[in-house]
Amino acid sequence: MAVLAEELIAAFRRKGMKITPQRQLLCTLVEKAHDQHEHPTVEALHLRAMEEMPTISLKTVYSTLAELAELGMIRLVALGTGSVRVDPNPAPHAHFVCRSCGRIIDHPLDLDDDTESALESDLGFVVEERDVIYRGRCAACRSQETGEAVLLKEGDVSGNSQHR
Amino acid sequence: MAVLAEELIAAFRRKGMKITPQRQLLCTLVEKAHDQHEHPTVEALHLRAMEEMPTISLKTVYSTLAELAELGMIRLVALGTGSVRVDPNPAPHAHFVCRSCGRIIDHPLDLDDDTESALESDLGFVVEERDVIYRGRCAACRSQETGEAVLLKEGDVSGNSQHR
DNA sequence: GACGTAATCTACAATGATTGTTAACTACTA
DNA sequence: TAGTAGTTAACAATCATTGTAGATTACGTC
Repeated sequence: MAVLAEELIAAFRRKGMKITPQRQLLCTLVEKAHDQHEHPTVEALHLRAMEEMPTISLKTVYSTLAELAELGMIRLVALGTGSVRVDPNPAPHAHFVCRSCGRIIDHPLDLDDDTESALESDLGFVVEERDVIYRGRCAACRSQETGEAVLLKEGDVSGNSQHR
Repeated sequence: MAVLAEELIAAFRRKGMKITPQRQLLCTLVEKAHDQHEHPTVEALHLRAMEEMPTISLKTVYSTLAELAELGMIRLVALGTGSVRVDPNPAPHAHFVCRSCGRIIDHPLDLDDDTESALESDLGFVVEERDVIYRGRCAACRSQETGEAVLLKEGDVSGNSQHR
């Protein structure tokens, strides 16, 4: 079996949690998502899981992913797409989200450390986690932009984006 | 009437939208939130609005705030606190969110422009909006170490009780 | 200043994502 | 192999938010 899935299962075992067939299956699905650089929704993973195990419930998928997130093996990120996304890569990174097609791309995180230092020294805040999300349009969607704009009512889009 | 509220109303008028008593009221409430550096939930603003206009519906508040956001006068930000927050300041800035008490603090945004340049040149993405959220613990909550919510000013629900 | 129309209003229902509950089941240890 | 803690699936409930429809209202036009 593959490497990442084994690590996830080992994390369960390390915490004394039981290695159920559902957890094993989800660990392999998380690994596949990782390999494909995907950020599937919980619902999407549930559908994939049901291909192998038709009776697995959505609730179990939610629970298991929440457990993996608590173990620090994945991240559950809210990217404004309506539902939480499973991010199989727990290392810090930024996300670009295309407003048109919903595509999500990881990107290295280049936050200025001064910001966090200032938060800690000036305000006493301890930063434990960062979410950096860029929203915009990917190349494919921008090339179709003119065609789509015709379909949109005037003023619908022009007013709600923040230009710089 | 105060300055910011007038600007918000002017923005409605500029778009040919009608100046209803509900919109006027909400504009003044947004101004107050701005003056207090608050990030109230829609629900919280609805409660405040009902103090002046008991029959105003939550739906109207949602709609009006969505309109103000489309006009670029406010931002509706999802900070992972369970519901959308009204950010009366549309200029780019980062948010610090305390995991314990839910307090939200604005902070200047120090993103490295190289990241966005790389996104645009390497991948063809055009960044239109950024969300930068720091999660952690504020000084008050860290000193308590109980993990429970602390009292917030004004006794409303704009900042607390949004645990997951 | 009144009118007509488009826009908005409220009340209510519906949605969609997520979480809680409970009884049945299962993996693991002894 | 049995006991038991922990997990599962079905179902209900919750929460924030959005959709619908008929009643009401603001505002440009006359």
